[in-house]
Parts: sequence; structure tokens; C-alpha cells
Amino acid sequence: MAVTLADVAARAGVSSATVSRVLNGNYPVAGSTRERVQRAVEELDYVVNGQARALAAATSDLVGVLVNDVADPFFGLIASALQSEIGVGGGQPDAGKLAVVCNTGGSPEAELTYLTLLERQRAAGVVLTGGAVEDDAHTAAVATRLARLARSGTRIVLCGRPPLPAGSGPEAATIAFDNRGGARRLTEHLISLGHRRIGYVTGPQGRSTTRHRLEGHRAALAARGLGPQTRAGAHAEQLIVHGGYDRGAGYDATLELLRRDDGITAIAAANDTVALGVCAALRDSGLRIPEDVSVAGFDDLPFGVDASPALTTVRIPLQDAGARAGRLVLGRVAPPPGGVATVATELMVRGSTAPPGGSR
Amino acid sequence: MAVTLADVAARAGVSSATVSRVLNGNYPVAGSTRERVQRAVEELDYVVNGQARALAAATSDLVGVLVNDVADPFFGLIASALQSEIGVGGGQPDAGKLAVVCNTGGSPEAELTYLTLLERQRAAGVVLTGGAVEDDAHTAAVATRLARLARSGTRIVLCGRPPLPAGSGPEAATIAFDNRGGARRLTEHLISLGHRRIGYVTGPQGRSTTRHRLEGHRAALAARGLGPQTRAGAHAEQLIVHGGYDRGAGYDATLELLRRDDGITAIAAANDTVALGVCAALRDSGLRIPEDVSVAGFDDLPFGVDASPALTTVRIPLQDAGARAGRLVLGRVAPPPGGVATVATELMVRGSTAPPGGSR
DNA sequence: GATCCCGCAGAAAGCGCTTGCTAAAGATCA
DNA sequence: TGATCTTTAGCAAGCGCTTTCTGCGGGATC
Repeated sequence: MAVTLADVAARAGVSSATVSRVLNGNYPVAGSTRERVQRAVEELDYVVNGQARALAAATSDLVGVLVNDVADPFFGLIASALQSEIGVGGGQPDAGKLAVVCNTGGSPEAELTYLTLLERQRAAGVVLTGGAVEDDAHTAAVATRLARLARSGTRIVLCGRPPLPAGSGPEAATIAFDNRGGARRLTEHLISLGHRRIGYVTGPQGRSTTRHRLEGHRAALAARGLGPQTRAGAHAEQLIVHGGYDRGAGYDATLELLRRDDGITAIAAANDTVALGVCAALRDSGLRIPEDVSVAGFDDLPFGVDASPALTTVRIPLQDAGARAGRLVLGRVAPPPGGVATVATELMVRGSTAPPGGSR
Repeated sequence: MAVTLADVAARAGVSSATVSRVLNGNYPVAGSTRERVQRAVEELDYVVNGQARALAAATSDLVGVLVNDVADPFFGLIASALQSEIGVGGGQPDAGKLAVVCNTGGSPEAELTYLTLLERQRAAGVVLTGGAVEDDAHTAAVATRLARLARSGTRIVLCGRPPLPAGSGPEAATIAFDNRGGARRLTEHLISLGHRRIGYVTGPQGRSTTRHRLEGHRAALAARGLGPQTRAGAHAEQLIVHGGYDRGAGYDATLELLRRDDGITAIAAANDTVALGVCAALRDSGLRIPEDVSVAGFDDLPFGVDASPALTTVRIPLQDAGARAGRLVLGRVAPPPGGVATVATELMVRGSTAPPGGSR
């Protein structure tokens, strides 16, 4: 059915070995022969069979990218930068690798299944992005899978996810985000504006990102003398509501927060999407932003500046991180010393936060 | 290095053929033998080599999904639904196919390159999503590639993209969006609110989606007696500004619109993202929404309801469409009669549109 | 003119799996 | 009891490519 190497060889009057060499350009072939072969390739519309090549050469041009939610621009931005770095148009000589974006939906089972699928394909590399599920059994299962992948030559990169526990086996270059530091600076910003009754809507439970951001929030409170032993600090603990990474979580959590303390003056959300939900709930409750309640997000996704007022948030250089992950997974750059690079996050102060001064 | 079928066979004391049959379950194997094999597989942590399997069986479990922009939730929603339909967790007996999300960035060259890459991988299916680049040469090139893919057994599905020109070769099941109808209803809504000076910000030029939506807008004007021969209609033509699908395009286009007519009372945008840019520009110009200017988007992406005021827009059932595309590309459902299914779009009236009545 | 080497092409051995065909048992039947 | 099915397992031939090794012709070397 399909055109094979042998067909091309026959047409060009050479052996299939020669055709292969012309195609790969890794062996001297006389100019005239090369031309003849190239002509035959074009005339027959020949396209190599990736599977056969991969099997014979024991290489693959698939790179797996696991994301928690493709529909979330957080991952979209990482994936897009990564893909353009390693794939088509990455300024690479060869046609590029194929990035397989796998949507786990945050499910541990799906994560494992995808890793198996990628192992089957003998993927050249695997990039795990975003927060990890914090469950010992699952972490161990992932580490096992990754170790096996690494042993068979697959390069592993973590992007926006904490490094694997030391000694757990596989070597994985890690690009970690400073979630803790960013969250801390954000809450410090709120405190220094004068807020004391600060609500916090977390991400989904059992996710590393959720934990780190919450830790940063608490660290800021403690550092400003609002530790849980103080009155205001204890109150702040009451104002932590567990949510998720979707807008509905922010909406519901906000109603809950208002129930717990209707004199709340600021709400920090786990990410920008959640923050939009927070804003919506506040507006629906007849509260103004930032006059009555300040709101802050995290990630600095593009839509944040279009909220009204524009969202104060913490910027993570997602595109840079994605591109870097791409270079790492191809082995085009050396892994950072120690295997872990932490990218800094930056506080972006915009209109959604202001000193408390509501007239309620 | 890696564990092979032969290793498992040796351990289980059977031939590799038997192991293969146990794994695929497509041939009778005695219970005791099966058990022995399964034990060996587990003990050795065996994972089949996808390439070898694909080569031998002439099948593949890769499905390519081409999108114009992964970071855009429009595509994210489609891809996510599609992937969960065909892949892990799709409720399928087998472990599922791997959806390869390829980000073309709207570039025709990248689109072709990805099609070649997928052809190399002998993909089981290819889904092209979103607006097509309208250029005869490119359309022909794509059709050629698709025809070749189809001939070698790859199933082709178009989702949110107009059907291929009839007789151009490949059979492709198409899920088209009623962009024209949606846009028309949207503009009719604006007109019936009383607007006459309506701006329109288009998507990128030369894209089918852009054209269809604009045609809908013009059709609405014409149907309401505001054809280009009328005074108001001619004016409306002046108020069409070409843009793109990003927020910046909306922002800039709005400033341009205000320059052309500072008495404009409504602006329809090519999509929701653009609409947010429009809102931002209006606010920065000191105009209120919807009192001074009504704004409408398209697509009904999740963040639209969080804009303030919530965005009037046209809903496209992206998730349904993506899931359906997934079923089609697997051949789990029959293609629609005629090969083309058009999904309806629905006008979602929210707070960002109101009768004109600004006090400027 | 004999020797050596270099540049280039082909033969062929796999890569790890699937599958058609064959064959050895045991089951069934007359 | 011999003949005929059924099961169930193995043999071996590929799938389409890469790559090692072998070999051939001719210019350089002495």
C-alpha cells in the first residue's frame, strides 16, 4: 500500500541502504546518487515510517508532556512554549519532535496510565508539569515509572513541580516555581496595605502547589507578627477555605468566607481563575473591589489584566519555564546544578488591591 | 536492555507467540498458560514496545489533534473533551489512544509539517480544529496530505472548521460550527436593542472563522435594512476593523474605532478574548459598559461570565463537539449524513449589552 | 607496476512484535 | 478402535527501517 524504502530504492536504482543514508545524511553518498534518490523520493511522495525507523534505530521522536488541565491557560502557556521549542519551528535542523500533550485532569491514575503509554512508545522524553499529587503511594508509583523510563533512556523533566524525593531513583531535571515565596510576598503586600482580616482560598487539597502557596501565605502572616498565636493570626486561620482551581471554587469559597466574617477586607486566591470566581461572588454580594474587599490571584494569566479592576497577582514566567523545559528534555542544555532550578516569581500589583477603607 | 517479549516467553516457558496472544487476548489460550504468562509479565515489569507492535500489526494508537493555539481555552476545551473521550479514562476497554495535541500557532507551514510528522507515525486519526487558513495553495496542500493519510487508513475529522472543498479527495467527517448564524443573531440582538453605530472587530485575516463571523454580522445588518446601500449600513462598514484573536487586537481596534466614530454605541468582537481587550480599551477611555458602549464576544469561554459586566456572547458547545470529534476519529460512531454536522450556536445575553442611552 | 587506502555502495542481520500456518494432543463420534 | 474434530501452542515469515561489515574500483604512493 504505502510507499516503502524499497520502492524508492528500486526507482532510484540503488539499494535501500543507500536511500536510508541519503535520508539521514549520516553517511557519505556521492552527489549524483543522492540526487537520484531525492528525485525518487519526491516522485513517489515517500514518507518514512516512523515506527519502523524507531524500532530499527531504537529512538523515538515523541516527547510526552503531562498536564493537569489542557483547558487551563496555565498549562497551555507552558505547553505552547515547550512545543515550539522542541517541535516544528523550534529552529531545529530536523523536522522536530512531536510533543504529546497528555491531559491527566489531575487524576493520579491517568498520570500513571499515560506514563505507561509513553513507556510503550519509548518516548524520547517526558515532562511533568504543574503541581504533584501529594500521596506517598502515588509518589512512589510515579518514581518507579520514571525510574524505568529513565533507565531506558527517556529524559525526564519536571516543570512547575517540586523535585522528586532525593534518592528515589530517577534523575530528573527540575524547574521549580517559587510558589511559597510568591504567595508570601503577596500576603505581605496585603498586610502592608493594612489588611488584617484576610481570607484565603486554596487550590485542590493534596496538591503540592496548593500546599506551597498556602505555606507562603502563612509565613507572611507569621513574619508580620500575625502568627496563629495572635488574635488576628488565629482569625486568619479561620479564613482559610479549601477550594480548587476552578472559578466555581472561588465563588463558593467566597460566599463561605463572607459567612464566616462579613467584615473581611481582602481575599487571596490560589490562582487567577479562582480569583475571578471570588470577584464574581463579591460583586453578587454587592461588594466593591477593591474599596470593600481587595482580591489577589496567582499566576498572572493573560486574562487577569482584563478583569475589572485588573487583578493583583503573582507572575510566573510560564513561557520561559516551558521553553527551558523543552531544551532540557532534548538535552540541548545541561541540567541546572543540583538538578533543580527555581524560577523566581514576581508580585504584580494592580487595581484589585488597595488599603481597606470600605464604608460598610 | 529493556525487557522483551522473548524474555517473558522464556520465563513463562512458552513461545513468544503465546505471550503476544495473552497480551492481546485475541486468540484462545489455556487458562493455566495465561496465568503463567501474566505472572511473568508482572515479575519482569514488561511493557510492550509500541513501535514494534505498530510495525508488525500496521496499526497505531496515536491520534493527532491540530490546534491553532493551545494556550487558548477555545482549543483547550475541545482538546480536553476529545482526549478524555479517546484516551485514558474514556471508558474504553483498551488503555486508550494517545492524543497528540499539535500547536500550529496558526501557521500554515507548521500545519503541513505536523501532518507530515503524523503521517510518519502512521497516526490512527487526525483531527483538525478551528478556523482554516483560506489560501488556495494551502488548502490544496492540506487536502493532498489528508488524502494521502486517508488512503493509508488514517481517519480524518474536522472540528470547528468548514468542510473540505467537495471532490478534493479525502473523506473527512466534519463538525462545523454555525459561526455565521451565531454572529448574525448576535448583531441582530444589538440592532434590536436599538444600536445603529456598531463596531466590529474581526479575527485574523484569511481565516475561515473570521470570514464566517463577519458575514453573519453583515447579514444581520442587511436583514434589518441596514445594508451597505443605506446610510447607517455604509457607516457600519466603516466600523469594521481587522484584528486578531488576542486581547491586544481588541484593545487596539477599539481605540481605532473610537477614533473613527466616538459616538459608537456597541462593539462586537471576533471572540471573547478580543472582547476583553475591547472592554479594557473602553474603560481606559473612560467609557462605561454597557451604559456608554455595549460589548459582545463569541465562543462563551468560561471567563466571559466573570468579566464585569458579564459578557454577552455566542455559545458554542465546544466540549460536546470535541467529544464527538473523538468518537468520530475512532470510528466509534458513524459519520453524519453527508459527512457534515453543523452544531448550533446559542446567543447568551448577559450584562455587557443594553440599549444605547449613553449620556456622553 | 605493485601496494595501499579511500570513498562509496550493497548484502544482510537484526529491532520486537504479530499472525498464518502447522502440528500435537485430547475429545468426540460412529 | 480408528477417524475426525477441537483446542492450544509453536514455527517462522515478515512489518520497514538502520547499520555493521564486506567489497569494489581507482587515485595516490613508492
